[in-house]
Amino acid sequence: MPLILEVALPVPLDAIFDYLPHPHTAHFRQALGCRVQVSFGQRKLIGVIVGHKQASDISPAKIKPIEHLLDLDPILDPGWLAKIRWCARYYHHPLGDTLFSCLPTLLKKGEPADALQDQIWFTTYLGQQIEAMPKTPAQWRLLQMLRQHPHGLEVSAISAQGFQSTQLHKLRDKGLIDYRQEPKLTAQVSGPLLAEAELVLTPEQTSAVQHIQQAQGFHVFLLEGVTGSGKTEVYLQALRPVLARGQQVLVLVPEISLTPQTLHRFRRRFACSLVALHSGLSERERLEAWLAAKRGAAAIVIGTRSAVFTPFANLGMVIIDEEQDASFKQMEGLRYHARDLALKYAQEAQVPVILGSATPSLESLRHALAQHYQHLQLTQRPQTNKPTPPPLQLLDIRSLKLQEGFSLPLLKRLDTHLQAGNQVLIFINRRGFAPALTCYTCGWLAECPQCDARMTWHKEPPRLHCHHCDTQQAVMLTCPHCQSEDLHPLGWGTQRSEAFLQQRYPEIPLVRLDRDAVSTHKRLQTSLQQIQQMQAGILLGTQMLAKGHHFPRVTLVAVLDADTGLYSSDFRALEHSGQLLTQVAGRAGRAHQAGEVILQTRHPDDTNLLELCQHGYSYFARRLLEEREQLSLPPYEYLAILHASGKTREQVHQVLTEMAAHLHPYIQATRGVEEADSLIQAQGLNAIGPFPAPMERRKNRYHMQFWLQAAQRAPLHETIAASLRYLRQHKQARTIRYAWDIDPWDTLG
DNA sequence: AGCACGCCGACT
DNA sequence: GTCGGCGTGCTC
Ligand SMILES: [Zn+2]
Ligand SMILES: [Zn+2]
Repeated sequence: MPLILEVALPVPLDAIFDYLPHPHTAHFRQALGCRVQVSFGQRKLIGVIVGHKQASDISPAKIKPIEHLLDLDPILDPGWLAKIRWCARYYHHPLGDTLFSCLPTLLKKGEPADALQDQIWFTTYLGQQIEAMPKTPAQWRLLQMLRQHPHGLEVSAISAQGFQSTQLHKLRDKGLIDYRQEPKLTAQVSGPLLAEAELVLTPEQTSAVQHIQQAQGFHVFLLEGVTGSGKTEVYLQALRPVLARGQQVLVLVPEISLTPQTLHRFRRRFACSLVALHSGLSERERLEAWLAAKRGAAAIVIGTRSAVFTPFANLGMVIIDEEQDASFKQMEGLRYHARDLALKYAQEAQVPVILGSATPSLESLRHALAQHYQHLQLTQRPQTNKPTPPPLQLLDIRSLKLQEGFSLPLLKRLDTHLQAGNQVLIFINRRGFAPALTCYTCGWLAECPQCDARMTWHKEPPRLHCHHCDTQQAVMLTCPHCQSEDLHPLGWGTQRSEAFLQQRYPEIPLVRLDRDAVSTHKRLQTSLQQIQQMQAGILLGTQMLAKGHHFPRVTLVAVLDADTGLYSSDFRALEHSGQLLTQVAGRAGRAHQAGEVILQTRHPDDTNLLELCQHGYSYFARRLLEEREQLSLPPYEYLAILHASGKTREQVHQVLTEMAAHLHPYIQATRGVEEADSLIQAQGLNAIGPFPAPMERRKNRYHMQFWLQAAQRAPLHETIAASLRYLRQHKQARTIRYAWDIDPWDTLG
């Protein structure tokens, strides 16, 4: 009986490839989930066996045999494989490429899937009984030490005591001691699970913990609580019984909050093994963590977006902190959303999920309001924490003179807070010195030669820098257009405000936090420590200030320009802007002192801004939901965006236009047309475009978009699949790059 | 994606 | 003459 193996390969082709079993390996039935080396065209590739069948659809002459079987035991179990299959289908991404983008790099390269082993030395029966024997004093001391460790001792601990491996082997030759091999990371921790006492909870926290602990099977909780309301303590107490049952917990956190402090919070509480998957890990450490989770040796796995692909032996709960955070959505390649995948996986594993947020996404809020999720709200802050955040005050700067972006009333408030020995936090949404460089004589603006964008002016090092393609130029001294020397910065960036504030407050320490200032993790940690030690001080920065870190001495929060995002073409801009402003505002206030939040604006009458300031995020978000429903936008309807780019605008336009025409039968019955003779028509599918993307030219490529909007998932996915079938057989489509973004986070792509 | 093959322009 | 540009075809 001819048996054909189906192999997934790391190629962007929507196909699985058939191979014959290894000539000398009879164990092919167990090979599902094992890696193989195969010849593919002219190259050698590592693949994964994802299935088998009796016969192939292609000519037997073309089928090659597998060259090597790399794993004796599968590295992927059928459950994990099923998840990857679902993910590939949902995001319309090739299975092979999906599977490989989820694996640790060392496994992709074909390294053995073996955990690092420890030698554990222990005394034999003879070694325990023996009383005295002529041997060197060192060997005697070594034997005595091992006798005190009935479960054995790692070789690293033994050599740390100054013993040599020859001494170990001498004793072993005498039959007094022996060793066994064990993976380095183990779950076994002796003693009680709780390593520290649990904090006293507020009534709201208590109720939240009880609800979560009582959950049976798949159940989603939206834990909504302002900054400092104690969400983390709820996570910790909710997951304790899960660990006590011997199950594992997955904790997903935004990129910026995976800090030593966050990890410490978990490590300090539980005497159990915890692995953190962060960008600082070496490939070996990443593989060790992955394997530890897979064999159940990691009780808690904390990680960022990609940690959602960690395999678990016995998953018991999933926690997603700051579930609205942008970093959970991958924006290139496999454009997955870690929160959405985690929800899907938890449903499969029948385990509860906690979505935590101070500013929930409209997606999650909608599910909570529709009772799909259980809404748990924390409105009080525990006494030890800051008081409830102060209201947001709008400061109308239309008629005010600005000094480097600061109005006089704002500067006066800065003076007051700094004189009182407090810290102030200033939020500016642009890094660099100024977002543009302009000529006062002729109006020329420094633009990127490769993009439809202005060059950002940086002072240190002095350079013009495009934030979209990384092009850098020296700062010119004369205008290239009119030779005038009248060149000036336009707008304010963090470096410009830094210079201004240092000059205005020379005595007061200032820390700038943005991508340029904290390019490494170390520098960020140093800056944060500096802030902890300051009395009066100025914190200045971008988004980074809004997330994660706590600044206990800040009493004034100022937003230099609250208007970005109010009039953006992106339909999610308002939601994100409201979340960001609320998060920044949450940094204000000390333990026994209410804070102050000031937003400079040129639109003090803007309804959205007023609602956010007067009624808070919860109310604001509910209003946005109503708007989205009226406009049939997510989360009420589903959206997918096809991003395409090419060397010329015409190329891209032509291919997309032809594709749109081809999709016409799927779409023709757009809203309002009464021709319900097919499922698609009955369910309404809207096509928009093709049209030039915002910032059409990027890195010298022309970008266009094509949108599909639908009330139901099924027809949307059917049409996307049809579009890909069409593009794959289209000759000229090969000259352009294209990719669908399912459930896009923003419309820029 | 990668890699080969094939067909034209412009160089040591 | 050949080096190298990229259009086209293919990968079990
Ligand atoms: Zn000029
Ligand atoms: Zn650019």
